[in-house]
Amino acid sequence: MDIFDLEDPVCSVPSTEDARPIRQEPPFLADLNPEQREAVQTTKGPLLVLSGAGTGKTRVLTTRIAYLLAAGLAHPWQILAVTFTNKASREMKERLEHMVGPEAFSVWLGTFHAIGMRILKKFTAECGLSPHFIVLGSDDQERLIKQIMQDNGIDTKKYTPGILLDIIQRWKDRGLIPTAVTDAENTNFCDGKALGFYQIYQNRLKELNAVDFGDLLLKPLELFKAYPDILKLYQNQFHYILVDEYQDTNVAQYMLLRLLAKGHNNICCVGDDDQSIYSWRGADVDNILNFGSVFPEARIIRLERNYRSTAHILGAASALIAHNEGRLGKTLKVADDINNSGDLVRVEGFWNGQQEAEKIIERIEGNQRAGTPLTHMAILVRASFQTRAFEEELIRYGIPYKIIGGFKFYEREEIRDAVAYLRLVLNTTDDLALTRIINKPRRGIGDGALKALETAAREKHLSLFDAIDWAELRPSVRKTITAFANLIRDWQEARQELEPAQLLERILKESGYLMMWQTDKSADAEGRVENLKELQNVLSDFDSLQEFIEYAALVTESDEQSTEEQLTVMTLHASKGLEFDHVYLPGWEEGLFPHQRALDENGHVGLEEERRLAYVGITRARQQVMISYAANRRIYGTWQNSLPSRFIDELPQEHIDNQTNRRMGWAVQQDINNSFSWKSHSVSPQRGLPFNKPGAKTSRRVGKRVYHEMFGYGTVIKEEGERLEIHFDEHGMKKILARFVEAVSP
DNA sequence: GCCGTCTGGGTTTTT
DNA sequence: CCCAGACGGC
Repeated sequence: MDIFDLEDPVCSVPSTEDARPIRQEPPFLADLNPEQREAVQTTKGPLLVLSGAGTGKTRVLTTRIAYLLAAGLAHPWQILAVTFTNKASREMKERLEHMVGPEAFSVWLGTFHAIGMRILKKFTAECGLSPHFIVLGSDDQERLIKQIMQDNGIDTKKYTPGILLDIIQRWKDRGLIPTAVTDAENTNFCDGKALGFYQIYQNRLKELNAVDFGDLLLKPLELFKAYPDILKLYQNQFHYILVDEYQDTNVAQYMLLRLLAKGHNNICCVGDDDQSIYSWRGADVDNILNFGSVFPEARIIRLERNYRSTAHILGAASALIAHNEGRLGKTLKVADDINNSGDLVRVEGFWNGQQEAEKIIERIEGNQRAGTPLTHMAILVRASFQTRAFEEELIRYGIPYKIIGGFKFYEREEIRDAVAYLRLVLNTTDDLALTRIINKPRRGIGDGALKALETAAREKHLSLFDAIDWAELRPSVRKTITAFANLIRDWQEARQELEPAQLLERILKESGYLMMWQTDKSADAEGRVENLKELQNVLSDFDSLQEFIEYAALVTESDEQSTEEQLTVMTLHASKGLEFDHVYLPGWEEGLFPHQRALDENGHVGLEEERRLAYVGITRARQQVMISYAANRRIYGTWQNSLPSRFIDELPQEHIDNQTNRRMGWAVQQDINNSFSWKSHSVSPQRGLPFNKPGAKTSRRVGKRVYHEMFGYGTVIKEEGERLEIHFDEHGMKKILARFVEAVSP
């Protein structure tokens, strides 16, 4: 939030003043290793710092900024430093403040989106917006898309709004406004209507005086295209540009950076191609892979000294990632001061997911008793459904835990609703806010009434709120709606004299919204009331409502950093950038990890991203890693059996300790390919059903009668790649790998 | 307009 | 299995 209240040097400071000579070497350089130091002191021209896991990338970035300031190479506001998460930018700001003092706050340091917002706010009119435009959250976006689809007679069950939203966002990620999308790039989604809907969506945003996250980057891009003189201002201002997590940038971000860097050409990007795990969100690894060709004069510095993990952990991780092609290549080395190669990476197979969870929690409890705090251990899963089994065990053992990766604070229903009330009070033309809460709590204003409002609004070109007076409404409905409108007006008046937090309190009370949850009997209602209280706390830090609304739109995480002693369970994706003494990596099975969908949809490229995810997981650990897999897993009610992940085969023997218990009925054996297979289950390939060729449209296996060693006879109902859904005569529906069953005559 | 029943679909999710 | 969203009866 703080970057918004700063005085904005663009247009006001003719920053031609430059470089005071450096006096003496600042003390903070002494702590760096030679490569880090080089990365900090190579200030001229484009620089790519390939920074492996645990090699001190954040330290390099912050020190570099401090160095630029201390050396007198730039004023704070001439430095632009971009990160991906609010957390990263907050941390960087704190560390920088620690090093250089309050000057830190004048550096342009923030997320891409916050920086985009800052530019947008400065040139609102040029971007085709009115002041106080809204930033849509993802739920707003989806509702809007859905509405557009329905208005155009699309069956939103057949074509889900989510997919269309995704398509549009991928276009935005690539810096494409609707007119820039060529027909060839249009998808066949909805008979090729996606592009048209994109245009309509943008029009609707404009009517609503709103932007979405993608627009926070797209609009500045368009602004710079249309107004070269404005671009010039920024180009002149930013003497130095620094980018964190460069492997995760999308094309729009790349284009923005490229434009801004044209002024002084001092751009320093820090990243690790091996940790690129967000391609499905539009991140483009090519940005980092092509850095050298885009900036031919670029220097590339590799940071390979790892200060985090033991030699075995690094050995296992490095060997695994070496299976990927198309890397820039870098080998992590144990930093000099760690001599001990540590424990081997433990690999263990279990009979089922429940046993896996039980054994892991047992170990964690043992570690805890031996003195490792829970906060230094983590369970990292591929898919969020996996957290469930662990949650049950953790409750059973009475171990405090937190699960990360659920809904973010500001994305929770009750928070979005409360914010919608505030938005509407701030600005009654915010139709999306109005439709969200007009019948929440239930006021008897349903679809019919809303339709009438919409009709009137469209005719008179008014907002829904202002259309109330014109809409054709039944008297009883008119009464309730008018009462609602009067409430809003009351709060608008109250806003003049109340602090934002007090205003929210009043709104929640008088609207009946708080009461709605207080009287709700469902299990999570209590938590929602708590969250609403927490929101009031957050709000008390703000002086103006406007400021808060902007903050809430860009910051999706809650700031609650509990220092409580608890175990973290989270997805691999969420773990990037973190580190723990002990890391548990369950669920390393074909189909789950690598995930079947990643393979089906993106083939080899998808597999490599999965492998990078595995690499991220292993490299989170300082001292111990345990990788596990289960032969059977209950997924959505049906039992599925699976093979150990190919990633396990890719781990080098000298770094792993396979603890799979051979005394259990299903002992593991090595087969010719040096891969594991389940002895009691394995069916020789020639007995298995034939595989469909990839891309084959129709299944040759659906409807066939099959035999399975455990479940007996059954019929194939559905085919998903290698996995068959089979209805067994005596055991019901199961999902089974094709190789475990044999075809029989009906 | 509300509320119950049914159906389908369920990777990952920095802003 | 478990949740969200659609649909139909009151």
